[in-house]
Amino acid sequence: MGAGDFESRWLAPDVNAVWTRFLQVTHRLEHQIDRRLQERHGITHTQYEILVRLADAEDRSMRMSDLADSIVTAKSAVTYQVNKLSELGLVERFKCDKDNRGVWVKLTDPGLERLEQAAPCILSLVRELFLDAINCDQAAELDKLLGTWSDNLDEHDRHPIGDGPGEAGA
Amino acid sequence: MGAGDFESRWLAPDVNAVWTRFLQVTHRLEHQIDRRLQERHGITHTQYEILVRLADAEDRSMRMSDLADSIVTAKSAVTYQVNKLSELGLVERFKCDKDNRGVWVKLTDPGLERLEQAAPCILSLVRELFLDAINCDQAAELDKLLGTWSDNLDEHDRHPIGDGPGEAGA
DNA sequence: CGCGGCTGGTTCGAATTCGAACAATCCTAC
DNA sequence: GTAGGATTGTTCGAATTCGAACCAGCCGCG
Repeated sequence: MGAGDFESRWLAPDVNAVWTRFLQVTHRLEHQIDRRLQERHGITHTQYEILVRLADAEDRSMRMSDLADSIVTAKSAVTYQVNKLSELGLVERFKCDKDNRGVWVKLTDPGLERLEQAAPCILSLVRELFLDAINCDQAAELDKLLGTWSDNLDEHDRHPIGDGPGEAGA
Repeated sequence: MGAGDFESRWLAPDVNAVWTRFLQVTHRLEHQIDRRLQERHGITHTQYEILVRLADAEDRSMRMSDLADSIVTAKSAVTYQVNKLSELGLVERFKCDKDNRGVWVKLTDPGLERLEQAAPCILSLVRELFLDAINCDQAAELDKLLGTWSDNLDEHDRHPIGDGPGEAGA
């Protein structure tokens, strides 16, 4: 087997290193945020994200599906978390809509308060760990990269099946 | 409240967008990989990662702790997954060591085979979604960024407590 | 030697996630 | 209008993760 064969089946060492490091860094970031959020504010990162998205949204409310898309989890997970947040009084559910099957979730005043209480803590962490590392040029570059990745993922979602070599190598 | 106040408590809109997009992209990537790995090869991403790290390691074996560090999960999760992989015959556990409490995990031949079977499929996905988006300059830039993030996280781990404004804003 | 502190792994229970199955509603085409 | 197909949310069970508690073996210091 030649080198070309190797690289078609595996990744070139340096590229591989980038990918591995990417996975590690993202996981570590998640863990740090999660841990701090739990310890200091008693909420999950997912819950926090839900509060953030709601606070940013028009009328402080969103539909379940949009919420699920926005935080990138299964719908069932959103149902679960919204129930919890609702029990805590941080969000409210509304059926009010032209679409009778839709459910709106709205951030309550206590919810916003809770968010404003937690946000500085975790934003400072995000700054410290993530944002301070990048200057303006890099930010632009990263933004461009994220855009391309995002487009790739969109594209991939549009072709649900059978791309790539599949079970190649068997 | 002035604008400065706003930015000290929240993030500037564009920076905030970068961070949000980062979270979304990483989650979506994870999901795609996970799903494809499950559908086509019946293993989790974590399991796959374990196999990869073992294959890369000296003598195709690693200690539990190092494995946990490498894939960035709790030790208990590694125990759980290694048990499963061991039941499948893809890895083996060895007590052999000067350190009697240590456990070595070794990739078996079937394990390697299984990995070589799954790898092309998911590497092509990684290429398609992640790597093809970046040219050489960007790769270098990304690598630098990852390095800085990684260092930040290391640094942060070294100072376990009380950094950042904590419950500021109360 | 022998006592504390540390490290490596496992076990346990709780929390969260996912996907598949389901029920209700909307929409489009005929 | 009405049947068929897509979309919205929920419920359920299974899998996975985490952290805390725990045991065992290592190490340094008296």
